[in-house]
Amino acid sequence: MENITLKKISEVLGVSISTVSRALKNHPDISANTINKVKELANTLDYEPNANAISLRTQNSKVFGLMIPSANNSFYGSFLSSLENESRANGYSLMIMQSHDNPDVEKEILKFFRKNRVTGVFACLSPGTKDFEMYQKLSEAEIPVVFFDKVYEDHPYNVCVSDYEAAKIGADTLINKGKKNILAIFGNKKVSITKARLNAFKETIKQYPEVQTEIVFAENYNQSLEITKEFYSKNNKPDAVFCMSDEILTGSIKALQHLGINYPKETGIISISDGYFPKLFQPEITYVETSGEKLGKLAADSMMCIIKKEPLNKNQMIEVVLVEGGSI
Amino acid sequence: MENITLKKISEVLGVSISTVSRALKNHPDISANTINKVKELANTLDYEPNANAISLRTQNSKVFGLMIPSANNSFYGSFLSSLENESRANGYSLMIMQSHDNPDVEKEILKFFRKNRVTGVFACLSPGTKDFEMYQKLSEAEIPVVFFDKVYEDHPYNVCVSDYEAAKIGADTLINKGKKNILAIFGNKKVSITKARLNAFKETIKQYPEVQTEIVFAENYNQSLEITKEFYSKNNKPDAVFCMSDEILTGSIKALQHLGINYPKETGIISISDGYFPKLFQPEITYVETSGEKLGKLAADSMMCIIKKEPLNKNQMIEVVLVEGGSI
DNA sequence: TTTGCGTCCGCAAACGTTTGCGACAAAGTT
DNA sequence: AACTTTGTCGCAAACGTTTGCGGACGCAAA
Repeated sequence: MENITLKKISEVLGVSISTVSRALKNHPDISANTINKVKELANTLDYEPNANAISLRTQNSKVFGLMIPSANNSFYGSFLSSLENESRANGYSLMIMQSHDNPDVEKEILKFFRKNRVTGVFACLSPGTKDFEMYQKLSEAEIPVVFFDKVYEDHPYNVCVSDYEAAKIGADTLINKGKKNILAIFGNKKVSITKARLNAFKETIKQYPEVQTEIVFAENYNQSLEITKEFYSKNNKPDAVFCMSDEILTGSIKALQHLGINYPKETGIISISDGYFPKLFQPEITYVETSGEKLGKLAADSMMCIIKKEPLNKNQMIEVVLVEGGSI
Repeated sequence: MENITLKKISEVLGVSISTVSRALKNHPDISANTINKVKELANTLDYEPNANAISLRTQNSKVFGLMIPSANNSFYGSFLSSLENESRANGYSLMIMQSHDNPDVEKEILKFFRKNRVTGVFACLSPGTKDFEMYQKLSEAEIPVVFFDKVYEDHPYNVCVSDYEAAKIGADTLINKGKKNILAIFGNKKVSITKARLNAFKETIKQYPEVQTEIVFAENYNQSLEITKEFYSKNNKPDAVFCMSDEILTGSIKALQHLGINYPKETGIISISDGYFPKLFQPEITYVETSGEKLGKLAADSMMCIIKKEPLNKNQMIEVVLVEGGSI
């Protein structure tokens, strides 16, 4: 069966294409009688307007592009999930591509978004990206970009979790609980969230010279596991471990369990997380909550503001909150 | 800055639009000289063809629609991730919408895909869907549909994990290890994977009349947790628990940990999973692997076969394999 | 000189919409 | 009776491509 078009409907009814088009959107120029007839026929024929034709004609695609490192990740998964819900509620759909943290792929994706004339782009920077020319081209094409999570700090529209606050709360919590020998594990040094969290952690801890701290970096789950094993195999064991992310937390816990080190008795552990993983363990892990869901909603809201040309606070943050488990 | 079009390029070069169009695709009618000039200019002007216009003209959008219950889920996350990779490798992009297992939303989404004239649809059925009219309309519009995971059994193209095999292997494993009193927890009874796994489990266990089995259903993490607590608080404790999914596994483990019941010493535990969660625990959980990643690849391959009109085995399954942890 | 053929290119229609403008009749106003 | 107004509707251009067809030209063969 061929596709139903305005033309088909107009031929059946003996009216012009423009009349059909207007009738379907209740244009005041069209009589109630005609409107009814058109709508009825459109209904029985299951007419669906061709989105490509509309985009072409109106120069507005009603599609957002989302560039994400990987969808196979709990934080980005919840972000994406929430962003999709918000977008759909506003009549937009989502075109999703994964950069795998590869700047070359990133470039391809942005090209692709430009080619598809998306209405807006949500982007999370790859750690290695040095070349912002493509973003320049997007703005020349008047396609707004909202960065999320890993952001380009000079950019006008960024949304992220308050990384500074999160790490500060985490550090403060450990100190308030009397920890004196902290192992702090951070992720990839290049990305903005690591920088922010690391910075906050250092500044906070600096105020307590009596507290001994080891700061180390783990690129992934396995490295976190190994590092934790290493430090907890020493004589001078840490009395707490600070984990910057879920990936690091899960590696770290695995190491503790493997060594048979009991928390909270023998060591404390705290994490920055969206809360899914911390609740999986028993006792539950105390964590500073950074919600991918909230971030998705914020990103969508920001985008809608930009599109509607409403005023908007730049560099928006979502607030952060301590959730007590039993791990300290 | 306005968008660059074929027309602009043609005006600058003093040739016709069709010549530019052909030059850019190395059409033999165009001289090498002209081709070079056109390509050079297109390059410096950063020309990107308008995908909407192409779709409209060629009636081929190079976009797949993916309908998924939720992206915020480890199995679907890895499926989606893998599907996106495969699709992009084949020159297709992905439009993603979440049904939240709601048949009404499902209907809206399929309408939307039709409106956008996607080239193909990947669909995972909601448990409550009774009305397959929309799928009928898609096929009338000659839009191929590949069902995945939760499939419509009468449909020609389905890909899923071999649920029957998975549950059978799980049951066999427990029995081979000498378990005699098994608690088996399953998910929502309505969905196809539950039916298949349940069926396989029952048939397998039936062959061993000496084995005592309790089959129960849990809709979510919390119910799984409560049910496990309940059974392991009795006098006649199970000596193994069979978990149909990650959600059930994590709930169940939490309960065991909470009760201080040690595995594998005091009870065994096995799960069907993609392997991410089982490795988080110590000892690692023995599981039957059902890979969302492989399923994504299979779904993409099937779709490509359909589009290219190549022969294709209907109702494809991905094989399933036991991964030994230390939980039995 | 005519015919034929190959090379290179342009014309114009088509894909399915939206929308400014004008047409035309009926109704209302002087 | 001659006008303005109002209510309905159609014409045609435009969005940016792709593609069948035909035209102009040069050159070799008849």
